[in-house]
Amino acid sequence: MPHSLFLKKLRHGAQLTPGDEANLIALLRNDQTIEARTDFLSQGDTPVALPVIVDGWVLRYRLLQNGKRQVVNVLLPGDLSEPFGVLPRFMDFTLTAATPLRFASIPLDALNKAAQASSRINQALWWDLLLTWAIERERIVSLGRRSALERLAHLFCEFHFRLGLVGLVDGDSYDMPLTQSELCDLLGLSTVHVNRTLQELRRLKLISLRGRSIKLQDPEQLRELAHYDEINMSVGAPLQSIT
Amino acid sequence: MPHSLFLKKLRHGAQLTPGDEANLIALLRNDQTIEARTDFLSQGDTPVALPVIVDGWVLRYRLLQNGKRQVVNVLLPGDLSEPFGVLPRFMDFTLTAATPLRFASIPLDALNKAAQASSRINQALWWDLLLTWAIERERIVSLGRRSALERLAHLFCEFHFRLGLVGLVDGDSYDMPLTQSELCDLLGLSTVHVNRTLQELRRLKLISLRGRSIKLQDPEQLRELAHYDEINMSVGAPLQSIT
DNA sequence: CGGTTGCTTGAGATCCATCAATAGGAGTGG
DNA sequence: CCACTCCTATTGATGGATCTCAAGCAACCG
Repeated sequence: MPHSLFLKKLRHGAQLTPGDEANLIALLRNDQTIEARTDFLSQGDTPVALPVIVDGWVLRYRLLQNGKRQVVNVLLPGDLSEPFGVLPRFMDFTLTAATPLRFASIPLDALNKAAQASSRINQALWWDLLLTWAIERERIVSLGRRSALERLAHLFCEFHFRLGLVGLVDGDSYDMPLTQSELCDLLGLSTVHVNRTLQELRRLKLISLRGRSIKLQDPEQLRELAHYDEINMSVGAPLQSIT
Repeated sequence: MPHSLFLKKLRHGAQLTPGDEANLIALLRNDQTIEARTDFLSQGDTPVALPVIVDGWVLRYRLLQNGKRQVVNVLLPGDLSEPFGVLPRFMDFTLTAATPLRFASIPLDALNKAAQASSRINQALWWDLLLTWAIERERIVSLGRRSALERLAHLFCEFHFRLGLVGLVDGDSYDMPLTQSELCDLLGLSTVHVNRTLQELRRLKLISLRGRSIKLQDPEQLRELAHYDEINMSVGAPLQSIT
């Protein structure tokens, strides 16, 4: 089941029937593979097929004229890269593979038709959209009002939650392939400061991070430090009850 | 035409017929009026009717446990407060009136049906959603990688563009009712620094700001300073051409 | 008038950026 | 297996952007 993560994620948003799931899978075009550190959708493009991440991590970033880079978003396995809907998404940011990447694609119009045909698919896709949006709003809060230590703590909580949705968390450990330089473009900090702040998190015994593997040693305290509010990320019960 | 601004904005996203516009207007519930500095949708609420701003400015904010506040979004006259769709939006932020406010409401399910019935309405609402989202992503870039001076410049360019969509810009002047304290919660800065940065913008003869009225004295240079990219905000031509 | 709110200014502290250099790993080729 | 080269992580030192604390001023308002 190569695309099970995509479905696994969407199941959190609606009660998909086996038929719904089969219909969704039928829409997926063949996997493509690209190397790490390659852009695959650039600013100015207008994709009519939406990538679905199968394996690997993706960054959505903007390069400013002064050479600075800001990452607005991370796409994890199972994620749909762009919102569904009637409009092709005009790319104002670039998508780049942070790791070796495998992804499938869904034609936008076909996905939209599937949503019209099944209210459950429709709901699941809207749930996905709202969740993605909520995560980005949380990033605004982080960048505006959280310290470097809090930002890093919050980011690791976010990854923990999101990877948990698709079963990629083992205990409180998960694979975190981003380099410190990528973390800094995500958090609006410098590499030097990210490095020192990571050491501080380790010193506080909140995380252990060796190579690509991170473990949240004390998730509860980490969330408290980050002012992390799980319910905001989960979109939660109020939505689950609607059919 | 009390709700003309809402329609005026949506017309940028699709070629609405007179019938479409009449249908949209028919959905609007009576106007409500509330005083400045009052919250009207709070974190945890699940609104089933979506406010449409008729007159006044609204801030979407989150209060952190350490007392700090971050505004993620400003709603201007003509704006729809929440995305349409099948799911009631679970509020993870609070909406507050920055000024005396007049707004109408649209029941979510009725709006969703109207979108299903008219592909033009559907397109216009999706356009509105993508535009709103693009603006918030731009805020991430500002908070992460722009200096205080650039952030303020960019914000004034954003207001200029958005108010221009609904005809509320006169020459390069518009009404800007936010206090410096509200600007600081929007830009992730302190009031003291916002104050000094505003003075710097005035000293550079880029803006003049007296009371609530701001004038962009040199919009071109202001956009350059802000690394402002108009096409990103307008969502632009590629979308206009789809029918 | 006194009280509130918003704007302005000064001085000192702090967080974080920048510059610069070193060290460690992973891959590559000889 | 070594020399070489990237790239990433790390460390030190310095400077700067922005925050915080504190006070004064201006406008508005009952």
